Amino acid sequence: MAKAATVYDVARHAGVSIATVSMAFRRPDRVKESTRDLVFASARALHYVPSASARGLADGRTGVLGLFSFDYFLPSAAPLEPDESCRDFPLYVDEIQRGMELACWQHDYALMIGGPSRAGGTDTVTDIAGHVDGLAVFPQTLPPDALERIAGRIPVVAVSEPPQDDRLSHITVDNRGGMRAVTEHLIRDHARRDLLFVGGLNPAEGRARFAGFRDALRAAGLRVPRKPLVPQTRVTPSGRAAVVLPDDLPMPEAFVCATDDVALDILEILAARGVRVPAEVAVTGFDGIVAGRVARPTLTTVRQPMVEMGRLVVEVLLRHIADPARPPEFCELPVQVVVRESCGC
Amino acid sequence: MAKAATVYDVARHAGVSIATVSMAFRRPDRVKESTRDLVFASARALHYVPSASARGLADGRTGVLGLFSFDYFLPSAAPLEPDESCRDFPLYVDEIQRGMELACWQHDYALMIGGPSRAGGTDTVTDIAGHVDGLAVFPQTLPPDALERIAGRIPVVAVSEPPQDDRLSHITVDNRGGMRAVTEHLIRDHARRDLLFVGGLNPAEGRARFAGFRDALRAAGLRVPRKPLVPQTRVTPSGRAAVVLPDDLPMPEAFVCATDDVALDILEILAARGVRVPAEVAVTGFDGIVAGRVARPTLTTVRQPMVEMGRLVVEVLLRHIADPARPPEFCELPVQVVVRESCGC
DNA sequence: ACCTGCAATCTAAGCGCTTAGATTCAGAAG
DNA sequence: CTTCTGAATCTAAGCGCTTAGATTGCAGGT
Repeated sequence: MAKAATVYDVARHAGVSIATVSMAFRRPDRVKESTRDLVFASARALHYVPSASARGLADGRTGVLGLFSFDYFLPSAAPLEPDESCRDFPLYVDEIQRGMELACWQHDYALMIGGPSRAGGTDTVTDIAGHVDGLAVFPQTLPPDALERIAGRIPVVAVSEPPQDDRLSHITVDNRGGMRAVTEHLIRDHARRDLLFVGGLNPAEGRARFAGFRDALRAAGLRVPRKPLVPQTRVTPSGRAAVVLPDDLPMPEAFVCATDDVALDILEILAARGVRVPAEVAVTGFDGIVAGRVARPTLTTVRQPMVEMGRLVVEVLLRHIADPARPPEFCELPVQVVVRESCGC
Repeated sequence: MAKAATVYDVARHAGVSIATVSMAFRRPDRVKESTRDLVFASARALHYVPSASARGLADGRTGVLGLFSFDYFLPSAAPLEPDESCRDFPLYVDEIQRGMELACWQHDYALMIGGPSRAGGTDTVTDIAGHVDGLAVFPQTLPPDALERIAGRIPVVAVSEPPQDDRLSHITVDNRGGMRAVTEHLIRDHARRDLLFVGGLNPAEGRARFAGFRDALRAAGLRVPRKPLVPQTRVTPSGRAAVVLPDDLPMPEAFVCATDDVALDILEILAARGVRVPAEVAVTGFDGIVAGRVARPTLTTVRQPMVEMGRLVVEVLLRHIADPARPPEFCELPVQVVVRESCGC
């Protein structure tokens, strides 16, 4: 690998100044055609690849958007591989990421993704932030002051519920309405009355979903619980935190779960205990991750428009890059109940 | 968004030189503890986020690896969303990407992904190449001279079969052996004798798989076809190219497909024609993509260790970054037959 | 009191680009 | 002829870091 060619090399080879080389690439219209061809030919001959670092430094933008993804696995996790169940791979974040990819390409941006370094080295978020023109984050996992700091330099949008921190833009979905809708489906179309909500109230998504659950019960004139069942967790061999259910838990008519992840864990537990779903008990989730389509029975859930969310994240970022003075935005997208097998349909 | 703070600002605020600021971050051990704390405090106070461009320029590395992903969709494609079948999202590339992500994080690198710009603007690969210390590509989609050029500046590994272009490292799988194995399963365990191989010979993967198919037939003493059935394609509304089968195609006992994608298309066609799988005809794929687990019947296939491949890609890149003189590597990973419903099991 | 050695810090020279503004030059206008 | 104009190109000043090598100051040795 010979020393990489620079503008200087190309300029010398083409017999022009470095300014002309740069111009030939960035504003081809400002350079006479014959000169331009000459420059391109030299560039090709020298295997010239412009340094994005130099460019970024010189003109203050990088043409890259960032996504700080979180890590669902414990550092010690086994090298996951043959995962028939899709519990490990295309997760919520991955689908959002997909949306961001599509939108980035459309706008001629690249996407940079980082996650908490396993090596435990330096401050990864800041590192990424230094590389990009705008950053998307899933905030639960980040010290708020880091976000604060970064938001002072580039636009940041958080994919999460309520904007406690108002310097950031937020993208979220109608958690409350969605949960109310599935719950009503269970009550109305499957005549379930003894419903158990499973899942924590944290992060804020959980609280909103529980509220939706209660809305539905209240509207149906059923007894409205004060609290959800917040399950214990254990760590699976693949490093995921999986829900466990008390052995003596009285069976409800339906488990209404705060997330698909919880629902799928419960499906597994029930299968292990020989409880038939949906015959004996219904189960519903929230999110619409791929694993819900692979599970048996397939999981009835509330689908977030994840690709769309990713796309929106990018658009919001680009707007703020174009006009840094723009106030933070807050978007709530609609969700959709997806009826599959686990509810009894 | 106030003007972003730089080393100079931090240095002034802390009453030290910029060298000390830089040192405090990069080689904390070389700076007295009290000074370091002072610097960190100032950095925090000023919302300092170091510019990765400046850093990259100064020390010639960026701490980022790149993946040039291809775009499976036509530019005009509808904004894909509610995709119950997983035919659009977690694709082959996405799983490899996942492996790269994990490995990158483990090594304190970030991952940058780019794809052909929809805007049709500048040369995206080169753009990405300029940003990263090493690049992974799926070559079919790239002009070889672009690769050549980039490989002259940074290490490049191609996720693909045979190294015609020996300046690049290659990662691939045992395409021939894997295809032979499923084919033998069909012959041995399901007594199928009239097998039809569907899929093109291009890229090289296809050729190797067809060869494996023929190996199996030959070994079983069956008639060995000279050519595969190379199907026509049509474009789905979501922008994918889908296989079509001639109306008058005589039904074989099994469709042995070069890829899961082809197999899933065929599954769909057969369902539409009322042909029962696997009762009337068996179908197998190759790759092990998620959609194969979601399809009904579930698809018997040959699984590539995609996450592992992604991981390996990263490791090869890092080796070449550490020692640019290292000759290109060529790795072939084993595959695994995954028996599901579509073969008759 | 002076020198040595070492740790802590600083000075200054890039890294490879972009771009404002200066320069050059050919042709048009006077 | 001279002057003016605008296109094409060039000169040079950064952009915000890293780092080799110079400088400083202080503890210890003589």
